[in-house]
Amino acid sequence: MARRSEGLSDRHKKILTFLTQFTENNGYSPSIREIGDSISVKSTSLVDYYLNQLEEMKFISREGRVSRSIRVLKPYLPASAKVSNALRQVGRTIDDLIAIPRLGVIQAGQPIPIPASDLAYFDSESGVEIARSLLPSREKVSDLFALEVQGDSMIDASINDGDIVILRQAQEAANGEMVAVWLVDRDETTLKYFYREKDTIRLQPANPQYAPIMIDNPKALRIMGKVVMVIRQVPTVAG
Amino acid sequence: MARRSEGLSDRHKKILTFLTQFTENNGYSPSIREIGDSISVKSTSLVDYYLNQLEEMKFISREGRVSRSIRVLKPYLPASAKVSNALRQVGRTIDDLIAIPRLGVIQAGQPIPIPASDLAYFDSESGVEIARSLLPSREKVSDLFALEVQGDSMIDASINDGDIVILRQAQEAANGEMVAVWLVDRDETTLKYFYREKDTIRLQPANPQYAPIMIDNPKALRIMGKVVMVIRQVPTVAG
DNA sequence: ATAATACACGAACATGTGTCCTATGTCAAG
DNA sequence: CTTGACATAGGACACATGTTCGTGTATTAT
Repeated sequence: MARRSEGLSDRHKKILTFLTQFTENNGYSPSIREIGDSISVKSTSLVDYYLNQLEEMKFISREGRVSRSIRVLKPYLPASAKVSNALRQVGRTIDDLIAIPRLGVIQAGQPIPIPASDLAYFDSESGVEIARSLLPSREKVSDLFALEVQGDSMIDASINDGDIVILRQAQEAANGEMVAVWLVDRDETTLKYFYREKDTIRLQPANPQYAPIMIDNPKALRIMGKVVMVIRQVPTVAG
Repeated sequence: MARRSEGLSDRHKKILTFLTQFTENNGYSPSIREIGDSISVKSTSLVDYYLNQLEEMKFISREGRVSRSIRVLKPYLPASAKVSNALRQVGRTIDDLIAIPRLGVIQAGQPIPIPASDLAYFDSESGVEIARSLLPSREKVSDLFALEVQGDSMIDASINDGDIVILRQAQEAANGEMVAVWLVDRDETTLKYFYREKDTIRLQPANPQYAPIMIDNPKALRIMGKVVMVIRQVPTVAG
């Protein structure tokens, strides 16, 4: 079985499918051995081997030494399941429009300051409205807010200048998640990928032209929220 | 501490709050000992004791002997979060909701067929709803429809697999616009940049890995619509 | 052909983790 | 005061679970 350096092998897909479904069905992730069973592999090390690859490819993330801590970042389902999934998503009760407070502009490149006090105040006129049916059902509406992106530091994550990002308030984040963070010393807010390393926190832009920001002191940084949705208006020529 | 036969004690609430937040932040549930730490209790048995009560009261459920298998059935959050939740709920204006028919899936990579008849039929239940405030005011609502993107041929245009694109019906397009086109011979629909050249029409993917499609006969191609908006849900770990 | 790499197995290991037993303290009711 | 239900602590125990190492075998590159 030759394997490619790029793309998912058959095993990768099987594991990812199993992870997606198991997690969805049980609310917690399977253990290494349960994953092994699902693909008829006795060796736990082999499963670990594939899991590391999937993590490297950003399909999952896990917390070292913590059992059942696998998170599926990019759900993978067989085509059949995908369709029914989409249908379920769409078919969900469309009854509810959600106003998400739009707090202002966030710089994805060079960070710019956003007064923290803004978070406290909510002006309904400057809100972004979206249908609840568009959001994952688990999202608690109260914790959502919107920002307009300025800068191009996240283009590799398909987030462009001018896009509107919907975020969920959060104080913590898992590795690899896209977050808006407030840099206390600089009094600036910026949009980056979040990575916690040994003693430091790395804020990684998705554009190789930008260098990551390293934070030694955890107090110097406050996570404002995680990105849950991106909305972009595409300009067209016609009126 | 006083005992209760009914209702949640202070400890119950603390545990439930911790469970709710931990699960949301991490995507997996805490261990018995982590729960103990959160309420400054050293004894695992005591945590187990409370967990059993919470399970009996249907606030959580767990899988026997499976680590980190606690599921929060009734999320419990501190009063502060609850209040702001209620406020937002009240403050939102539900006046202008637009239902956009969602016709199906469009392949941005290898095109797949979408029966043309689908375009005729409009099932309001399978729609995507968007607040009018998000759309350019000139858009005529009746001309809009939505598709889910499959494939990665448009990644350089920041459109990814799984994104939802909102299109406006159109029969023509200007050079450089992103359009959904129906390839008559193949009976396939696909998402591409549109370029009219001397005698041919070039359908250009935004991913250099894909080759453009050249169309000699203008009749072999029908423009279905132009992309006016892109919506993407970003997966996060939290459940 | 040979080396390097990717894939695979199994077992050993440390420790994470749920379960359960015993003991002690507290307080209201009998 | 005694009793008993509840609350709390500590810890032993079994086993679930992630990690790592040694070994072997294909496949690919040189």
